[in-house]
Amino acid sequence: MPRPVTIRTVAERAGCSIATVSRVLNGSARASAQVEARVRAAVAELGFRPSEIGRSLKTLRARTIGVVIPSLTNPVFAGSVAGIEAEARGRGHTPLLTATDYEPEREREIVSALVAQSVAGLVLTVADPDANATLDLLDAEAIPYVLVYNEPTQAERAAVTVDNGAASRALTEAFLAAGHRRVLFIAGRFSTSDRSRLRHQGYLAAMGVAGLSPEPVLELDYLADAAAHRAALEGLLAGPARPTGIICSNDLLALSVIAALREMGLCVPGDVSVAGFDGIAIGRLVSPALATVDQPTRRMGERAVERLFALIEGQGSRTVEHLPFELRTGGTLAPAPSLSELSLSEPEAVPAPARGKRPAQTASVSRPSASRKAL
Amino acid sequence: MPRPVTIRTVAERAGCSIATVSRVLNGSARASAQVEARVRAAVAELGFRPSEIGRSLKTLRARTIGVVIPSLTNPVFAGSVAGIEAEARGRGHTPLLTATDYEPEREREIVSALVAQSVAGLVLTVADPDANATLDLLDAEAIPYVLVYNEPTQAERAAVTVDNGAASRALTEAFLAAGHRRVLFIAGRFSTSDRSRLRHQGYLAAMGVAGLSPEPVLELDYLADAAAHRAALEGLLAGPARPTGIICSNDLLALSVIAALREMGLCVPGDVSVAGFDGIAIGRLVSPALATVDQPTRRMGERAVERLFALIEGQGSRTVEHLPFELRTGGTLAPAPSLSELSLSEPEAVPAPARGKRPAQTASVSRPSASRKAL
DNA sequence: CTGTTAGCGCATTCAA
DNA sequence: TTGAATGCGCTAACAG
Repeated sequence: MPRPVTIRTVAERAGCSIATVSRVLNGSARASAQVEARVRAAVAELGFRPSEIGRSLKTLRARTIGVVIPSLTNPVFAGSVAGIEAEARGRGHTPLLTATDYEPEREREIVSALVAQSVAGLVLTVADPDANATLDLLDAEAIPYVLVYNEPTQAERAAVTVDNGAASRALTEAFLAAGHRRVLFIAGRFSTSDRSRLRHQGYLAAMGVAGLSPEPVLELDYLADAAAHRAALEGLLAGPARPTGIICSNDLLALSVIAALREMGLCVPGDVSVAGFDGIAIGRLVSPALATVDQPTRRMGERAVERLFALIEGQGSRTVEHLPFELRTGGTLAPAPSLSELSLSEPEAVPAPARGKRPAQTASVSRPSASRKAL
Repeated sequence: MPRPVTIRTVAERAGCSIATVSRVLNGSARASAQVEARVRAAVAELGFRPSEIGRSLKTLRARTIGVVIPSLTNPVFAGSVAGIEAEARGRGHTPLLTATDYEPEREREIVSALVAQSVAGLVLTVADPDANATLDLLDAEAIPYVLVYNEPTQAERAAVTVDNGAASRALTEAFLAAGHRRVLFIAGRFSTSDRSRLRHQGYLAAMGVAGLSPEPVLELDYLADAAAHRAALEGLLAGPARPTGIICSNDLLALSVIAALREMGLCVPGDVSVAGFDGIAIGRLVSPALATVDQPTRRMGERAVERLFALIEGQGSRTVEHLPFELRTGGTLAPAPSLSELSLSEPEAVPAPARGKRPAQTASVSRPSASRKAL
């Protein structure tokens, strides 16, 4: 077991003091070319890497940033984490990542643990960005942080997100433009997702403007399995006045709802159009492609870290920053059944109820999806 | 800006020495009930959390463990990370997570950075677990680590995985049992995935035992888009002797291949059966459900941390541990076209080529998938 | 049972 | 330009 290599080992080898080694490595002051060369040689020979612990103890701040997200299982968060990590490492900081599993009490625990690690700052997605004891704690301790995905409306907090209300309105309007009148909104748990609440509000607003009465919201846990979702949906989709469109507050929920609908013998989008929210990559791989609101997740993560470092340097602002979203329609969002029978140029072989299918032909609002043959 | 609360602040408030505070907090020795109560009161009032940095400097080891995976975008890794995190936190350790994006040189960089953080140990998934300079470095520095997903065959290294060869053989045999004779294997890059190599070998073995000649392997990057996959597939699926079955070395690749096949006008599984590998949750949400090999990802992560702590305590073994996998057939893995026309009880309305469709009816080898209606 | 003290690895201040 | 010395917060060895 070799004796560990410290700055002292390097100093001995280079024949100078530890102060000189430190200066050379940090560039905090110049050393003579002679000495500098000897130090660098010694560092290389010994494979020396300064201990972050020692450095941190001196600085009283570690070169790490805490990253707190609800879950890694939802790829939407993986997207922002990738951006966060790249940006943090680019600045010589190591991300400390943790998932809360949507449990608010874990939020507190975890943040507390990260504070004990003396992180330089945090990037987090929390259950409630307005009334939140954990964030109040960070404010009290003057530890900088930036929210991602969250969109605080009351409290003054730094955040990077998309305009969830506007995006949801736009998505709802796409349903209405496709002839849908009975549009159901299925939301993830409001208590653990402000996005879910805001997106529902956007839906309500769009329905109101169109003079339509919104359906009662259905709150579901997106992590539950399709069977649970099917049970919840069965009553709502029975009658003749059933919805022809369903907007889900996130993509994973939408995929699960689509699976449930198909198990119930309904065709998507033939009988019911469905859209999600988030723009996860897998949505593009299913057929037909999942209609959704695409968020620049990686960029959001990068931007959050940029702003975090601004805050650390005392220059940032505690405002909500909206990045542009993009509507991805077509695919699982098709014209409403009654309309489509009139307007579609391609004749339908199968009439309507169970087995109908139809290629995605809706005009795409922004990026036109490649026309693809149905299954 | 309040003066930071250190162990000294607590000691003053409690009217004792800092050593006593330390003892009370760590339970390393008993204090009188009197003093202990005063200390705890002071800690609570001041909201004191001992600095991990100070503790680490003393111990020369941080209570953190490094976690290195290829990518967070593939949910299969998210699964193990969830298990790793839960188990690590349960032992008072914070995970430091990092993705290498499948770049071997980043592996080295990142591990080096984690070593500088004085992590207690590492859990990692690398490109090549046999010839790997990064792992040699860890061995040299006597830093304990456990591999996940990787399955080293030459080097003696601690690993938690499934038996990739056996699983792939079993999956291939399921294709053969369903009447497929021309089965294509599409692999992720061999250079960055030993799983991909081992799974391909399992396929070769099963084909050999059955006396069938394997198709030339097609190596694809699962992160590329469906268009690229389509271009690569087009030639192979043109002729009349085209494969009726495709095994992909991971689920994400399989989903992308399925999307490409459908764009080419082929029906899955009507014309071509497809299976993946990994068992990601989304595979169950698409319809028909993705046939795959289910790995206990979360458990693999947990187990890796258990073994890591055994190593840290000097008790672990550097062996490969196989956890049980589970075949999930049916769904996108159906009887081969020629056979099915004879054996399927349900009459087929559409003959064969483009628009054929067929409910999943294959007997499930292990867990029977719920019978679901086709689109 | 409790207090005093040394020292972990490093950056930094003060002298030289 | 360089070196000696200090101290960051904490644990542990030792003394009482």
